[in-house]
Amino acid sequence: MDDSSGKGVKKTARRRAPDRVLQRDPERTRAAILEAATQEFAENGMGGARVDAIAERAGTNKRMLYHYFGDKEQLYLHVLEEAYVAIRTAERALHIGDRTPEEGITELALFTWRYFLKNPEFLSLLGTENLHRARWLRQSVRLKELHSHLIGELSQVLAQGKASGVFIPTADPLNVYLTIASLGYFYLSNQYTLSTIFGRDLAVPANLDAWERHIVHVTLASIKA
Amino acid sequence: MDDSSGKGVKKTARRRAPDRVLQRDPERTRAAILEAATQEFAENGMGGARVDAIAERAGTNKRMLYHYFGDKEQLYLHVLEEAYVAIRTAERALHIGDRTPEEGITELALFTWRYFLKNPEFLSLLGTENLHRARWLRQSVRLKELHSHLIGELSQVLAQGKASGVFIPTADPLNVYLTIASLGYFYLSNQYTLSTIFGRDLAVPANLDAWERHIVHVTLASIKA
DNA sequence: TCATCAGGTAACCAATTAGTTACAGAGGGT
DNA sequence: ACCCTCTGTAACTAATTGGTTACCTGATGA
Repeated sequence: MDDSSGKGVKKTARRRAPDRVLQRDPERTRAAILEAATQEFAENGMGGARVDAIAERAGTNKRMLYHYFGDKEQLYLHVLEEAYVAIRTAERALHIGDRTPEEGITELALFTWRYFLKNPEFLSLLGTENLHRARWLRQSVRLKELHSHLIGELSQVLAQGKASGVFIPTADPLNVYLTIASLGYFYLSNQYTLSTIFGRDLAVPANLDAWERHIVHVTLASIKA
Repeated sequence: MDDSSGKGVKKTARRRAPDRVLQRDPERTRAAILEAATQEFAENGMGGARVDAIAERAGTNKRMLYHYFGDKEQLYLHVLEEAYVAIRTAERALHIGDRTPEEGITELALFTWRYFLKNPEFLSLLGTENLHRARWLRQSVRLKELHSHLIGELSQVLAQGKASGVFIPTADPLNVYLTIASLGYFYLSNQYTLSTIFGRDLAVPANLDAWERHIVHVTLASIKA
């Protein structure tokens, strides 16, 4: 079971009537398992997720899960990889360098916050993977080749801002990226305990909007000359 | 099993020779279970933690765990409560209002960062509790009574800073607190995936020191007039 | 049409799991 | 010294778990 994903691709390459509904559809089954696994791992973590539960969520049985993905850990890794691929794909639509430096930073902050907001399972998977100290991420061959172009673009935006005197000379791309990610991640990933502790719902739209504006403000304030 | 903690207290109130080493020491056993549970839950989350593992880590057997804490969930809640009590206790030693407004904010930022750095299991427990949407925290009677005085003190510090024209009028205590916590929490809780993705060790002292300074800088920059 | 094989169901399995039961004995009070 | 209770060990239990085996059949190609 060294290339289960390759198998699925080969099957779909074969011709068949486009309007014919199959009783068997390996691609559909596989995708359903992957989607169900994403939810189950996101909700229960790696240790708490149950193979039976995933199979049931996917409307199939465990046998197919082992057939396509090998075992629980490989399935988890595949879910994690897909989550990273998804955000990298979304990042490619970003062009923060085509704006003024300030606008570029603002766009990055908004993109990151909104991506996190719209993909809570990504945050949850990050939490789980860090609980296990990036144990599976470090094994991923696939993700080794998958780089984010964002830090590079961010460097250019910051360089432009520094050249025009809008940003401070010490503004560092990694720090700016981590600052934005920190503000978005913490608020959303810890919203439940924070809402309980502070006795207010951090997830109501007004609070989310306010925090979005705050992220932009903090980020720009930290780098403006 | 509604007051297992009360039982332990009652036992220790009895007189006995202070230099006599007991074969049985309920207080010691109980504390060992609590410590072991903290580590096990912090490392594996609620779903992945194993009762047998906790008992073994504590150098006792499961029976004692159920004896003192009732069941796995009650033990977990107790661990969580103790974690919150610990940070609240540490906060009481803080007096951010006894300084200049800027110094007060700086002290809060440093305290929070250093506390998170020194108590990684607290971060991990927060992650786990949020994975389960504060399910147990919301049930805690004990934590309902335990308020943090920090937001109040922070309000006063900010008010002083505004009055003296050092801070902007829109500086909000909750936002300032969340900003500081965000920067500290994300960096530390996600250090494993971040270090893997960026190919550098975020946990080496030089990087930790740099991030500490960055937190102070970002926080102050976001509220300075 | 027939043969083959991958996709699929359902039963099975050994180990693990949270929790329970049976019993012993340390420690303290009378 | 005796008695009682709490603290503790170890065995037990029913259910669950990740994974495997046995067998069926839909889909496709010749």
